[in-house]
Amino acid sequence: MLANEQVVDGQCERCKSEVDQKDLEQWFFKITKYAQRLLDDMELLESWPERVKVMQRNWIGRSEGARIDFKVEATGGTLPVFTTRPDTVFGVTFMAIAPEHPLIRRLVEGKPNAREVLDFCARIRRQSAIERASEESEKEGIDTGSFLINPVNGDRVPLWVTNYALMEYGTGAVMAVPAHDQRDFMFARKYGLPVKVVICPRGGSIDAAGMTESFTEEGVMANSGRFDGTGNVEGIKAVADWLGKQGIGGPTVSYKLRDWLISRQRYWGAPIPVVYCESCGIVPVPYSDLPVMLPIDVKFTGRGKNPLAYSEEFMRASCPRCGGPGRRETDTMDTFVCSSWYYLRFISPHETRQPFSTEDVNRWLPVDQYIGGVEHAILHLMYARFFTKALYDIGLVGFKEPFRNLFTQGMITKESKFCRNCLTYKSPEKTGENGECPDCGKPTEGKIDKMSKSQKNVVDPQSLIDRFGSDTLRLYTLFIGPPAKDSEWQDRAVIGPHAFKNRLWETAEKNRALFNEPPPEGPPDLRKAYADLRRKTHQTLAKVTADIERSFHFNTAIAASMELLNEIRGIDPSDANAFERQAYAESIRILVTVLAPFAPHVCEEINEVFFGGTGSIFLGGWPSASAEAAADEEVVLVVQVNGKVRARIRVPAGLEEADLTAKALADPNVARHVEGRAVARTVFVRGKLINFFLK
RNA sequence: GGGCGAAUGGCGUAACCGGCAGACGCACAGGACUUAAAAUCCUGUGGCCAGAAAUGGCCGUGCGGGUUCAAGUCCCGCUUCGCCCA
Repeated sequence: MLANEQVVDGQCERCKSEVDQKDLEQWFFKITKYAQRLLDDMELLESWPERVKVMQRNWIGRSEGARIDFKVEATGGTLPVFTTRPDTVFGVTFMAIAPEHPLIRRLVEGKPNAREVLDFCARIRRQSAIERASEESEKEGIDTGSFLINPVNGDRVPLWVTNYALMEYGTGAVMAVPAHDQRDFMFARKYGLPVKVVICPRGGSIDAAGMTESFTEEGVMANSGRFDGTGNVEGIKAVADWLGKQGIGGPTVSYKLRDWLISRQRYWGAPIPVVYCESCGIVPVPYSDLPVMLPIDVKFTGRGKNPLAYSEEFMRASCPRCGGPGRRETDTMDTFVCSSWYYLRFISPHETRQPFSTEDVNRWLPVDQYIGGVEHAILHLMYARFFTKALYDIGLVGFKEPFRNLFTQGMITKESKFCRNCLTYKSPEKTGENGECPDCGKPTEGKIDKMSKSQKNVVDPQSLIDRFGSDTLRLYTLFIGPPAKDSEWQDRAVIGPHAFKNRLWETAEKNRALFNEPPPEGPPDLRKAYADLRRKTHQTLAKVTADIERSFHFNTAIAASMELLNEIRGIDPSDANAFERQAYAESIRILVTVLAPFAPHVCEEINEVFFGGTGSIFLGGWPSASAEAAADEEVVLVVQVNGKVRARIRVPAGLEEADLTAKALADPNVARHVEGRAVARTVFVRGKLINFFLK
């Protein structure tokens, strides 16, 4: 039993045995019933990345169109089809049906071509869906010999089995209009089927015989009875409505979303709580017996059925309804089922009589800030939304969406080495100086890719923790780049944040005597270096706070902290007065406090050992930045002449244009470039720039 | 084929509202300390040109156009890569 993605070219990706498709009886969740609500409630998702919403929208794949009931000539029954182009229904020249469609067997049974048709179906079913649906790939088909009647005009059209009709899409059968659909057109040309034009360009006409590709642009309906002359865009709705009135179909919304197949033939997963009874059939396990636990006495043989089937303890069950002998369902649930509601269970982990407490869950949830990788954009995040809605409908939770805000972090990537000769990935650490393969000595191909075991480019955090400690690991992973984007891991760069951490400790240790001095009295007296340090400290505090709260830009928060430490270490406080020592100590305190989230161990330790803190540093509160303390007294003004930077001058903050013009023109390099020419225009940007435009 | 996103030094990246491109870190080079090495510390580090030097000039954010006094940032057209969907 394989998942779709384990099938490559119709074969098992591991053992290369031929893969066959069989119809199985399995369990589904009816997520399709929630398709529209999953779309509509995206409004409630306050700050979800737009691309995640787009992915979900595409996945749900709502399309508006029409159902049209074709008549099956042989049986007198109907074959409904879904189309987004009801305006072309008069141009149907054949019908394409998916090889999985149950109607095929009934139609060909006992016919001379039965064997041939069914063999074809079996062969196509081994192709992948992508292969089959792609516009470029080869179209294949076989005539069933049966006919359908087009209900709008009575046309008798042949029914073909084709590889491009998908059972998962619409009803598993599509009306083929070669004149106005490229896939139908390619198919019709290949098998010599007729082409009937029913949409013409405005004021023009098309000769079916001379067409080299389908006509899919806008136009006017033709050969379409009462609709002749109608614009085809209006025609889509007009025909759909008319079909409804005639009782042969009508407007329909179709979704690409399929029901969620939850059955897995594996041990790990929640058991499906169902008992099969000889006389009562399928009976759900009663509430009082839940949850059904996985058995412990299992053997993993790797062959045959799910290991659960061999556990006597598990299999033996009496029918909850009649008490007679029964057997349990041996399929287990997709693990996505569990991840769809874990956040509810986390709120009440100790509940034994129910999965979670509605009261507690309603108090704490929905989750304010959810964080995960984009790889969960569709499956996990949509399943969890679906679960929440289903639970909302039965009154177990009081909210419709589980995660109010979503932040999707990027992946950590790293170089991987692939050896073309051995056809396997090699650990980059084991390849030679110039990337030679450790096994065959040939050069390997390097590529930056997401860390994965299969590409042998994962980094074990434990080995780094052993060498540098977890604070270093934490600092480095947060420093590596903005978390919303992918970032590349470089082993050698770990040393930077590590040295920073050590300098932080050393700085606190060296100045330990300063932290417990009583605050001096009288008017503050700070020399420039200390006044600058105080300003820098409050600027850093403001930046770190904003980076964390506003944008999750931990990398720049850490960079700003590094800058501050560099500045602190640039000052030697041995000759400082009491006020200066106070300011110096305060800078270190603030630095250690804002770094605590990024390097908790070392900061806790500094707080306790050097600051004399009695409780956790995290209980001391977050310092608040003083705008007054952070305000610049001096700014660097960029002086441009004709848009080119000619000088940078330090000026007191808040000066007006008139004062600054004189100062700027007095700069020797500026004067040189102005050189007696007249200033025609001046552009002034307060606190930043002045630009002289010469005549 | 469609949708979304990205592209900045040798490397990871920064520049928040259009206003000093390259903060912070790695790597590298020179120096200090050391018996030596590691560690640590100091200095330098986009390219080209002029100069003994201080310094000055020109070029530079994937490519080609545009808007603007001013573009990594905005607009139009491309290229390459990544993700998702076909």
